Amino acid sequence: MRNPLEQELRIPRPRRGSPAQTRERLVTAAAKLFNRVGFHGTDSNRIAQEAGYSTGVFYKHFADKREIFLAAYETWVVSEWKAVEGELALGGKPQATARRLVALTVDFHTRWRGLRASLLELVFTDARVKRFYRHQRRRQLDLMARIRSEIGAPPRRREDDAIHLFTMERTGDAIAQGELQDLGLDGEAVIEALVKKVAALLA
Amino acid sequence: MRNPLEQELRIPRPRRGSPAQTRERLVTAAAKLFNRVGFHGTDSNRIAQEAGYSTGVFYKHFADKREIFLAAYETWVVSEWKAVEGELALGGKPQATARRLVALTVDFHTRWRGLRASLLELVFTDARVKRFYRHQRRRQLDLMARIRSEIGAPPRRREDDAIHLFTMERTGDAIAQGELQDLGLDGEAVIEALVKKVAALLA
Amino acid sequence: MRNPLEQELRIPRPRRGSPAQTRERLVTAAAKLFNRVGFHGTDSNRIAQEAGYSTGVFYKHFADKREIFLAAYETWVVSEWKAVEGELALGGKPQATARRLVALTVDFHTRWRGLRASLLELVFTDARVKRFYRHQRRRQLDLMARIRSEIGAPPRRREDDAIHLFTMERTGDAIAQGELQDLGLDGEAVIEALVKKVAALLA
Amino acid sequence: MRNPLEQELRIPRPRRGSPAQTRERLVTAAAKLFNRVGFHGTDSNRIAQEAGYSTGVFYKHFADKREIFLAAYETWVVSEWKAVEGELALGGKPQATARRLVALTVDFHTRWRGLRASLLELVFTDARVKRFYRHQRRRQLDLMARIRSEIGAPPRRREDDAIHLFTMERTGDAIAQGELQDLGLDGEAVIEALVKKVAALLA
DNA sequence: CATGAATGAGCCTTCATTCAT
DNA sequence: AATGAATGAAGGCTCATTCAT
Repeated sequence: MRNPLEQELRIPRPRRGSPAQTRERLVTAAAKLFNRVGFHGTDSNRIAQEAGYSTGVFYKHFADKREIFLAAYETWVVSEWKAVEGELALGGKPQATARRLVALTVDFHTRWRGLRASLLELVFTDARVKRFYRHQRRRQLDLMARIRSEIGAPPRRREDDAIHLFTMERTGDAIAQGELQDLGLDGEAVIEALVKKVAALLA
Repeated sequence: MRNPLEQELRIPRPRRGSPAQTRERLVTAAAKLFNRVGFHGTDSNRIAQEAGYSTGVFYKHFADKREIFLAAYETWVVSEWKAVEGELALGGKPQATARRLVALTVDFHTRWRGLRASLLELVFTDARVKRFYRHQRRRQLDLMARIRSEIGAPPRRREDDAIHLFTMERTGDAIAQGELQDLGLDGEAVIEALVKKVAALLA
Repeated sequence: MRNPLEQELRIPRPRRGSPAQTRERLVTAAAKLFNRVGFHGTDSNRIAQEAGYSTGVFYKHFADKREIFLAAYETWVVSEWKAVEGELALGGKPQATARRLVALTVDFHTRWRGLRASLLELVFTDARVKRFYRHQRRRQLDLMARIRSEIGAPPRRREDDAIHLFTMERTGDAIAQGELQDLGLDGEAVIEALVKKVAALLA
Repeated sequence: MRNPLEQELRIPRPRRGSPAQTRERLVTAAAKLFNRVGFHGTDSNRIAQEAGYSTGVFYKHFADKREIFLAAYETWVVSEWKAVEGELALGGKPQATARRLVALTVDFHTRWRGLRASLLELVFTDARVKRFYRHQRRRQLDLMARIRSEIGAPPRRREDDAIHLFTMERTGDAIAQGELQDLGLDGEAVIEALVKKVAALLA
């Protein structure tokens, strides 16, 4: 509590609720902090505080900070998958679908930029995070193969799909982190290029 | 004093040497540790110890841990640039050059995998690291433009070059972190694909 | 919520009962835990859980953990006194009575070993526990004097009785804590020696 | 730091010294606190503070509170053994030696009363403490046997020696903890009785 | 009477950093 | 230039205790 005013301003939250609700609030607060100051800049007491609770609740729901990171990560992943599937379900021309998918990716990478910034280190450091991360990649690859078979597109090597995903991911981060802007590059042009790549896969 | 053995095993002290030498040893030790356990997993006392010095030396050469990270980062970057320029100077067919460049990238990403894993978070967290990182990207883009003009290749948008760099970087990390292996993908195939991409730029 | 299994295994709730019954169940649970992991190793939430109640019940019946310790201690003391009086009432030859008394002491010290292990520290730390402990000693000394007068044995100094009690107590603990066994001593021989001492007082 | 004045009054200690000196100061401070408020009443930051150091030093010398307890315990044991051997070396009539030994025991038990109060619980709780405690007992039994053989006294069962040690130990604690006084018993009479017991073993 | 979510003081521990020698 | 003991802020985590339902 660096700033004593902060305390006064904090919105008092209901002191009781279902464990699931509390857990969810904690995860939301954690995600917010991770996205603001990264994993290592976030402290567990602060997470509880930010969620409107006192210190102790945190450990009623999570064994440690890694665990809530994983939960926040999962929240993001689940919502992103849902959004992706929503876009795919909409159908339409490949070009339009691609544009929506890229916009969605950029949007998610932007909203989760802090958590994403910490992700690689945690994947490197923490076995559970790594496992989950790998699992997502597998799902992404599976989805790509499935879509292709559904639309009757010619098969493609999983290796090429992986490279595509790496490109999307890293470029999405670059946009989210303001790298293009810092380098005086045209964000729209980059997005257009991505859209073209994705559209090619959907044709 | 938990582990008395540690003391025995301690690297013999290279007491007294030129400041530059000391600094270099510290950076080498830091890089080694960063690459083994990441930035946050590295203890600054341990860096000095690993370099064969006592705790205090560290702060005679670096203001803080961030600064030595930056120095280690710079070491890597400088050596990578040197290597890249060496490869380019060799000339030869685009295909062969591309292959060597990709091999080099994979090699560097592998050797610096721990530092790289921490890099994104530090770019997000630390202004100095960010500035340096951006600077490197600019140099990379400049180099790409220069090469093209030297070999008389048609000009290309900087935005597309950026995407290319993102792809190379992220894929290099994936290989270095064992992601392809974990996913049962064929590393050689991925490398071939990268080689093709790079070769196309050199033609 | 670390271990979801724990919840499954939880003792079924004996909801609703007379206050006295609830209290008794709590004390029993507390005694069990104290004897397993000592006073400081016992979690007050756990006591209620072990008794089949929810956290809050505990503080409806006891002001704090010290108080339930005192209650458990009292339970033990009461039952031990009852047992001692039972043995004494049986009459019989001094030798036989002594043997039964020693067996009883060893038995009680064994069953209450964890609580006993914490007792000295609490006597040192907590005034209420100390007062109660002192009170028991006084009762023991009084009983010894009374028995002697009843059987017409020659009077004896209270100081010598006290030493006798210290010997019995500490030796009982040693047996209960497995000290004799750990030292390769013959437990039976020790018990015989105690029996002889007690018998001498009853003659 | 319950009492802010305490800080003002604290004697500033030299900020540097040999590790051995620091360690010793920490152990001394720990012993002091253990003896005042028991093991569980002592906090590790406070130990460092009491020794005139800051928080961190503690963990440079001890892995945790248990470890420094063991060290303090060892300090006591070593000094007590030295004192016992000193007394025995003095020779003299059994009666006089016994008197000095008993005085010494009472003195040590008094000075280490808080640590002793926590000892039983830690022996129950902590394997290392238990091992050390058992080791001391074995040494005591060995010493008793040795003395007897030296003075040509008739051999005696180790079991009986053990009971003697239990009596001495527990009675010593009772005196140290003020139990006799609280019960209105004559401390001198108790001491006389102990002296007689010890003298009998030395004859 | 019982529940169990929530509290929050406070202990334990780490580690980047300082500074007397 | 080097040493390494010492610092102390900062977090991590626990658990006795409270209280709204």
